[in-house]
Amino acid sequence: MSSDLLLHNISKYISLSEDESAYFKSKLRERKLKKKQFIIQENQVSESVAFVVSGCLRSYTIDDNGFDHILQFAPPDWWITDMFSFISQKPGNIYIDAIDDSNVYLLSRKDQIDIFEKIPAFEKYFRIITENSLVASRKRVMDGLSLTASDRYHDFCQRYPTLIECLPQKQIAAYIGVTPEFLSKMRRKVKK
Amino acid sequence: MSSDLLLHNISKYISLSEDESAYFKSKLRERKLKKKQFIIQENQVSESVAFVVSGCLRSYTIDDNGFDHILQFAPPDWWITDMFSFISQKPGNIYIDAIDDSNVYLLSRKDQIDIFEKIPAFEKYFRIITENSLVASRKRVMDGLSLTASDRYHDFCQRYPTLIECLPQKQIAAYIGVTPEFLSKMRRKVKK
DNA sequence: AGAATTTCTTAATCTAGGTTAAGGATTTTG
DNA sequence: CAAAATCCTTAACCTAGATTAAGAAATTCT
Repeated sequence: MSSDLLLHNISKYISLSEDESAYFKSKLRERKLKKKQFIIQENQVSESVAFVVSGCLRSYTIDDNGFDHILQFAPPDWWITDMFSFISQKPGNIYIDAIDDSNVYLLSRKDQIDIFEKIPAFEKYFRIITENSLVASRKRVMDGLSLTASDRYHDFCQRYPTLIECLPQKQIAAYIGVTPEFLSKMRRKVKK
Repeated sequence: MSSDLLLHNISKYISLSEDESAYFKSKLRERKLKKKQFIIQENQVSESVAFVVSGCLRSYTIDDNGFDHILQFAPPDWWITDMFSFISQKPGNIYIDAIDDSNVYLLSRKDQIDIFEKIPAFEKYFRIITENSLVASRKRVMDGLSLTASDRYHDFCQRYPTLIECLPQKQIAAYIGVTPEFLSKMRRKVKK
């Protein structure tokens, strides 16, 4: 497993010297995940943020009635963590697990902050990544307020054509905010 | 009007020399807003981000049926902008206006980036502000997926006790995602 | 202060989407 | 490969919250 994908991602926003990128790499921990394996569970502290190299992860909560609600899918080239827990280093309420066998790099909050101090360009990199995530998250809030379930489903299909193919419908339902039964009903209507 | 509130906010996260803070202040533009005055409208580019010193602003969209959906309230000590448009400098789809007579400082994206280069500590300040906004936005996504309207209303009352007092109910309804009629019904039930 | 506008409430009716239940299709596991 | 588990679909029925309409209360404007 190589860190090419991650370094390429970083190079879109900042440029690093050989030394800097070696130092950064020295802080990463490689981890292989089997399908359904967790990297974080409720009430744990998210020590690290994960960069997905292959496979796919998801973050979600489980409500009082036992239903999943999916906050994020992370296909390759994405970062994922329980942001609340990661930045506060307090216990969170989110689960993160692998949807398929996956490879990730983990970076601890402690090391991240250390890198911010040693290599200020990383402050910029993560500032930009976080800005982009905020835009995506706010769009999702607006979509939840202003779109019907059917609009949200079609929007999802357009934005994430790759995910549509590899995700069970259950999980798409848990992301757009409907029951699997209702998603099934919506899909039947489209066909006609 | 003084920039004390803003400098105090900044000092919670980073420390600045006299020169640095003078330079930063030189880039701010003061602006007084009358109630209902816009700083951004749909299809415009959000050149600036606004820091609220007094009063209160809101960001929202208007859907095809003419209904408002409120994304954010910004009481004093908060930043507000159309994040998508601000970071991409492309036209956005959000309105931002003053709920009460307000005073704000405006910082253009161009000047912000200039400051990031001259004073790297600001990269850290905005990275932290953006991280916190992302946590809040993701919590709101989860609440939309897993809570009932009534739970979202009570949550809002607890989190923003100050806003409850000065906002018309219409606007609280447009934030939590229900009609004003249904909010009225929920409030009646609570009394009994 | 009085007219005009906006906001809030109530109540009847409606609907998008949930719930329950059951059978069939797929996938996973031993 | 068969058994078990998970996933998907369908259909009948149910409910949280929307819609419509109309009057009362509060604000804003002249």
